[in-house]
Amino acid sequence: MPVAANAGQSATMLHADLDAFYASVEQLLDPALRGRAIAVGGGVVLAASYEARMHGVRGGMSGRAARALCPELVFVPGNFAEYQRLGDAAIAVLSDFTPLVERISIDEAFADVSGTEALFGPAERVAEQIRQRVRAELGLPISVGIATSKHLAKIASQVAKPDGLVLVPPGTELAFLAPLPVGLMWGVGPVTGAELSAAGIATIGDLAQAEPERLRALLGVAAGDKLAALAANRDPRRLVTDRRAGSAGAQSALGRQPAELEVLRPVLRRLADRVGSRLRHKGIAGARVTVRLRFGDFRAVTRAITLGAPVAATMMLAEIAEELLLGLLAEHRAERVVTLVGLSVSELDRHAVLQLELPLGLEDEARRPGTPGGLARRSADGAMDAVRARFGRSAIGYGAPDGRLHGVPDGFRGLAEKPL
DNA sequence: TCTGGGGTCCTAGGACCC
DNA sequence: TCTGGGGTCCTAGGACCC
Repeated sequence: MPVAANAGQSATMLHADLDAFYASVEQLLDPALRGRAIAVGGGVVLAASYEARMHGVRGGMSGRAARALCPELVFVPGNFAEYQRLGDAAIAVLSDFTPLVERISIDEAFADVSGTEALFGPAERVAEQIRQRVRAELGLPISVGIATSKHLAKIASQVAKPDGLVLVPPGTELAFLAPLPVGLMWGVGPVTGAELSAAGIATIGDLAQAEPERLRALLGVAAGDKLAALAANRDPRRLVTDRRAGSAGAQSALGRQPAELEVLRPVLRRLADRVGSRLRHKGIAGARVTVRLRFGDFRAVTRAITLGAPVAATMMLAEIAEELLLGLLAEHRAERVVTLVGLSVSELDRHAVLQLELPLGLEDEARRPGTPGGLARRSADGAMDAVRARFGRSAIGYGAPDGRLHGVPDGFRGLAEKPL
């Protein structure tokens, strides 16, 4: 539910961001790692400490590339349950000051402290208390930005890093923004940054000076207008306290595999199993199924279908996904190598499963007599869900256990999931 | 920098309708 | 037989976020 932000006069929007979160947790757990260049992960760097970043090591980089940049880099496998626990605990500290908290990810949240001054003092005092408590109670550094809008608060927290606090006093916003590079803005990534740079626009001040028509021509109407507004310190975004995901998906990087159904089918099964069990756990089903393939040249293609009724059963998802995959393979016959398969379900219906799953299964069984469908399938899902509830997610599954050479630990997947 | 995983939002084109 | 203009839905692709 959208909540009105501050009225605009005082700076009461906070953005709090744990510094190099996974790496900081590792250095907290193992004092021998403190002050050293460390990377969480192995084949791919999931997170890097500041000491590693000074050598150019970044998240998403291959382990080999990271080691080349920083030979003394220490790799640690990752304590994912601890990341979840400590991330939750840090957000809980924010919630002690205001119920108006919007969590963005495991390690980052906005908080609106308008109206809490009588209890906790001005926003800057609240931010200091948050930083002090997270440091004292959890042992972690956290940076906080304070401003009159989400956009400004987020930029302020980035400027504050590492382990700092930056307040942008009301009335000084444009002067604060002007010298900063456009890449700090929400919505400016590598592509937009390069386009702006080629047009001679390097700082947010340059952006604020640019003609709106020019930005529209450069970036398109929506993106042009959005950036012009943000550069002029007009941020329309409000705090949203109960954000729910609009889709649920899973994907798997494969290294390089032949573009053949027999190779990809077991992967698709596991993805359908992951997504289906997540949906069923929340009593949700989805009417749109999307399959994504990435080829040897890293070009990605998708194919999707909108169904007449929402689905959540693993085998239903797997079969629909297989049809979509076959279509993609047929359309791209020339491609010999697949590097990633993804499956996503959207058009979610939060009340559909119990009513619709059964009739849908029966219909499916009627259509293809003799196949294990309908009731049999639903009870198979139910049995697997029950086993997992008691013994954990990996206790049972479809296909062979993944002797995965590529891709990330399952624990990491869970951290990135948004609440359904 | 040869590139993991889970998401959101915007654009463009075609189908279809009035 | 040939034709306008606009709205809406669906799908595919891509940029971006953490």
